[in-house]
Amino acid sequence: MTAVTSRDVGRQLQEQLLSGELVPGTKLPPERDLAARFGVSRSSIREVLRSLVEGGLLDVKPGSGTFVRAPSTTDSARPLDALYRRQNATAREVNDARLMLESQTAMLAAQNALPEELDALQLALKNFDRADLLIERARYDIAFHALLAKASHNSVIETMFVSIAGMTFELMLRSLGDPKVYREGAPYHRKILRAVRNRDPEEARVAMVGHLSVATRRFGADLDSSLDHLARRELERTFGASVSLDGILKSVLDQLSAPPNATLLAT
Amino acid sequence: MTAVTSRDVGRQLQEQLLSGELVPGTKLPPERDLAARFGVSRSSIREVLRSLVEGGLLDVKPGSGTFVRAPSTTDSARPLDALYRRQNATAREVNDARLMLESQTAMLAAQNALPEELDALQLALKNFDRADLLIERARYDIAFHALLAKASHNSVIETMFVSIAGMTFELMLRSLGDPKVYREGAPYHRKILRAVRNRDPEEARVAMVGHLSVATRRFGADLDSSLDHLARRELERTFGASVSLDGILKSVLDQLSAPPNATLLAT
DNA sequence: CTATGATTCTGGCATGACCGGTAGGACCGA
DNA sequence: TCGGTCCTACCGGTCATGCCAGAATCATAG
Repeated sequence: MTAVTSRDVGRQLQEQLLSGELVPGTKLPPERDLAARFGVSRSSIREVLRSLVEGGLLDVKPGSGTFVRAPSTTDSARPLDALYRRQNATAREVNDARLMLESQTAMLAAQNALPEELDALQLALKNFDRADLLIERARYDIAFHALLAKASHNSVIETMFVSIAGMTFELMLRSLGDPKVYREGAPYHRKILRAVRNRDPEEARVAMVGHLSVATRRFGADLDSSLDHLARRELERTFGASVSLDGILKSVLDQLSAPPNATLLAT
Repeated sequence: MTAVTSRDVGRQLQEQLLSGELVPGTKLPPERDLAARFGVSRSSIREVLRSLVEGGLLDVKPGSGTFVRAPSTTDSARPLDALYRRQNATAREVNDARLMLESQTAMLAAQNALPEELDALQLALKNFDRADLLIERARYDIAFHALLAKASHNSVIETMFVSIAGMTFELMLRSLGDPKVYREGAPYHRKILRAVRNRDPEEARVAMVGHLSVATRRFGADLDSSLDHLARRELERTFGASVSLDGILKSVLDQLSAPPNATLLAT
C-alpha cells in the first residue's frame, strides 16, 4: 500500500506549490535529493518537474537549480493559447469573445486605470500610428489592448485576455491588412483612450464596441473562416511566403509575458 | 549547428500536432522509435512527451502507446485553473469576470441552444432543487452553467468558462452556503432557462445579470476576500474539517471534462 | 471457429555515468 | 582591505541500458 507512484509525487509536489507552502522564488532541492526523498528515481522526478514547468509552476535554471515560479498573470495563460488555436476557432467566435471581454475591460479600465498606465496607452498608440509594417502595427495594436487589460486591475480578466492573445493577434493581422477595416477601426483607439482618461466607463464601452464591431460588419465571408487560415493568408499576401506565423506569434506572446511595460513599447 | 536539443524535438513535435498534421487519434511511434528517429535518448523523448501530455496534446495509454488527443474544449483548460487560483483572486474579481462572461453566454445560448441542450438544462435544475447537501447543490449549479456555456456554441467562450470553473465553484460554495444569497439567487435559474427557451437573448442576459448581481450586493466584506479562503471557510462551517477542497474541486473538474451531458447530471 | 496460452510490444521506472554551465569560495595581487 | 581570477563542488541536461507490468497479438490446442 505504500507503493509510491510518480503520479503521487507529482500530486504531492503540486499541492505544496498551489497551497503556497512553497513561496515563489524558493529553490527546490536538487533533483537527486528529491529522488532520494520520495524514494523514486531521478528520471521520474525529472518527468514530474517537466510537467510542472509546462504548467508554469516551476522555473528551471540549468546549473543553478529549480525554482518556484511567481504566478505571472500573463505567461501562465500561454499554454492555453495553443489549445485554443487547435480548435480552429472562426473569426466570428474570437471576435464575439473579444467583444464581450474587451468591452468589460474598457469599462473597468475607465474606473481603475492609473496615470502611468494612461501614459503607456498613449505611447502604444503613438507607436501604432508610426508603424508602417503590418506586423509592427499589429504588435502595437495588441500592446494597446494588453495594456488596457492590465489597467482593468482585474487579474482574472487580464489572464483571460492573454489566453486568447494569440488568436487576437491573428484577428488583428486580418483587420489591419484590410484597408477598409483599418481606416474605419483605427480611430476608435483614441476614442477609447479618451473615455478611459475621462473616467467614463460607458463611453469607453461604447467606443470599444464600435472598434470591434467593424470586423463584424466588414469581414464578410471571412467571418466564418478559420482564423489561422486568415492570418496566414494575410501574411503571405503582404510579405510573400517568407514569414512564419508561428515564429511571429511566439515572439508576440513572449513580449506580452515580459514584465515591464517598457518592453511592450520599445522601438 | 545540427546539434539537436530536446527543445527542438519538442517544438518540432508540437508544430506537427498543432498544424493538424497529426490527426487526433493517431498513434505516435513508440518512444524507442522516436528516440532513434530524432537521434536523442529515450529519456529526452519521454520528457518531451510529458510536457505535451501536460499541455493536453497527447494521451498516453501504458502498454498500448501514445495517441494524439482530441482537442476537447473543456479539459484542455484545466491546467489553467490551478494557475488562476494561484493568483488568489478575490470574490469580486471572479464575480465581475463571471458577470461579463455569463451574460454574454446567456445571450448566445438563447440564440443557439438546441432542444436537447434545453432538456439537459432543465434536468440540471431539477437535480439542483432536489439536492440537499451544499456540495451537491454547487455541483448541479455549476453543471447548469457549464451546460449553458456549451449551448452558446462558441468554443472560445466555452473554454473561457471552463478555465475559471474551479473558482466559479468556490464562489458558488460561498453563495449557496449563505441562505440570503441562496434564496435570492436561485430563482433566477428558471428565469434564465425560460428566456433561453423563448429565444429571447436580452431577457436571458437580464436574468443572468440579476442572478450574478446577488453576490455583488450581499457578499459584503467577503467581496474583497480571497476566494480560496471563503470556500474553505464555508466547507468547514458546513462539514467540519473533514472535507478537502482540493479533492472536491478535482472531482468537479473531472466531471466537467467528461464528454457526455449524462455525466454532469447523473444521480 | 473458439478459447487459451505464449510471445511481442509499449510505456513506467531504476541505475549510473558523463557533460557543460553556474555559483561561491579560496587565493592572489594591488 | 579590496578587487579580480581561478578552481571546485554542485546542478540540471542527456545518455545508455536494463528490467518490469500491462496490453496487444498471434499461434496453437480443443
